[in-house]
Amino acid sequence: MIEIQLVRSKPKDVVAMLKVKNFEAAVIVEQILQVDTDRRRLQKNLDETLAESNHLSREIGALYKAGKITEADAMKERTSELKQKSKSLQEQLDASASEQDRLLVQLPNLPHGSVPAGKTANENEIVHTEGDVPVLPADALPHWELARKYDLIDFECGTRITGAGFPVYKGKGARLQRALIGFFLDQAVEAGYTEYQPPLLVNEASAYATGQLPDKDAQMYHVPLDGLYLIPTAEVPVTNFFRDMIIRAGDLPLKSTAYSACFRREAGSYGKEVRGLNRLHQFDKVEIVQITDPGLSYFALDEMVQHVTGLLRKLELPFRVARLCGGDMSFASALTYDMEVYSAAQQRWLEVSSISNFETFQSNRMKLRCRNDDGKIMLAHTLNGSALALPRIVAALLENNQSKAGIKIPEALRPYTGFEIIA
RNA sequence: GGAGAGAUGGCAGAGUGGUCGAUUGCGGCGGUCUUGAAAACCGUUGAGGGUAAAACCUCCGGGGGUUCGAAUCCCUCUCUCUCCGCCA
Repeated sequence: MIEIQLVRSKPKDVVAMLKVKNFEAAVIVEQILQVDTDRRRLQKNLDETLAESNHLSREIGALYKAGKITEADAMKERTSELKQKSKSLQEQLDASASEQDRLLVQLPNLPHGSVPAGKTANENEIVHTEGDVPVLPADALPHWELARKYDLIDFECGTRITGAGFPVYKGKGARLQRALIGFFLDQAVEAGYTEYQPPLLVNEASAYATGQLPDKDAQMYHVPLDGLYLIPTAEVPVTNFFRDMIIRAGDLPLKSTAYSACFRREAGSYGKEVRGLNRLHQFDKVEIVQITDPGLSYFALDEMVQHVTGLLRKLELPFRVARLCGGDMSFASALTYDMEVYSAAQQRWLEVSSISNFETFQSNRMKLRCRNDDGKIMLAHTLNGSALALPRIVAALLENNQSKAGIKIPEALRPYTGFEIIA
């Protein structure tokens, strides 16, 4: 949620910056300004009413003590008037405040100055490309066929017991999952992240704080009986660890990592985009999250990009880094880098990680603040990224490393898999 | 799932209807002393709204009620603890 102070002080800038995200904000901003003025007027009015009431109550108390009962009773009339008045004002104020909130949450986060204009992924800016794209023989197979050939993943079994998009990993396929999770977690811990194992279900307040609610509820699995949501990413529980906290600047940055299964309904997906491991309802991911001082978040973003770049390098996968254009960015992000791995058999780039700086957008909802050395309190910045999501990494490993002899496991992963080749 | 107890500032812990936004201790910060540190002593130290700054208002788990007035009384929800039951 954008800070109201910003909308109030620089409404024109807000509208202009949101244009980069192709969001037409003029009308909403105008409404917000109106409601904000209204709200403050009501607040002032209510405060004055309550102030008078408080004064009178004290006087009445003093009169009772002095035994002047008739005088005290006479004053009660005025206080009951004030009570009526403040009740009505309170109702109006509540309505006004929630209206302001309702409008404010509709505004996406402002994009960082470096975000390129654009509507679709085609306009993303490729900032780095690395590694050689392997040349595969004509009979190279896509990963879903390799998975069948080597008996690594049983898609049909998953479909039977749950539904499409819930694969069953088997044998060396299952072991490869476990190896990747262990490798990613170890790398993150080595880079200074604290490892967590979070709940896989969260309550409504948590989903709201990180921005999944109210606008993306159709993307989450919901357990209405208990009012819980299955997490679409570990970002949700992990960022919420710090909800409602004031953190000493000296303790920042807080670097957290967690492995979790992720659950996404992916309503509206179809076709070859969802073939095999390309898009699943349940998948595994290691997430990294940072809470930083507001002045240092872009430094942290670079550091996170470097971390993920290092992972891909160790896995010997050809990749590129894209700075997302305004139209391709998420609602909550101020700047996002996507990491894409080239899948040789599918001959296309697969997004394997998305690393974003949310600045104060999440922390404002969460009341996640920090106190600097002068004792001043301000909203912290939050960032997160995948490091990494497994399915497309597995897809790329299988496809890019296939040969007549089988599928070669990259050096860095062998201590985790215990085997060098899948044959 | 059943029975009972509880929820107060970063932490501990007073306060059971009237200047209580809250005694006190610890912790934090500043100072005195010291070559430096510790100890000791002195001072300071919750958050939000509002204002040019103040005044002022709100918050003692959440919501509602009683009262001129509630952290304090009543209702309700959530959570924690103890005992019983069940259990990976």
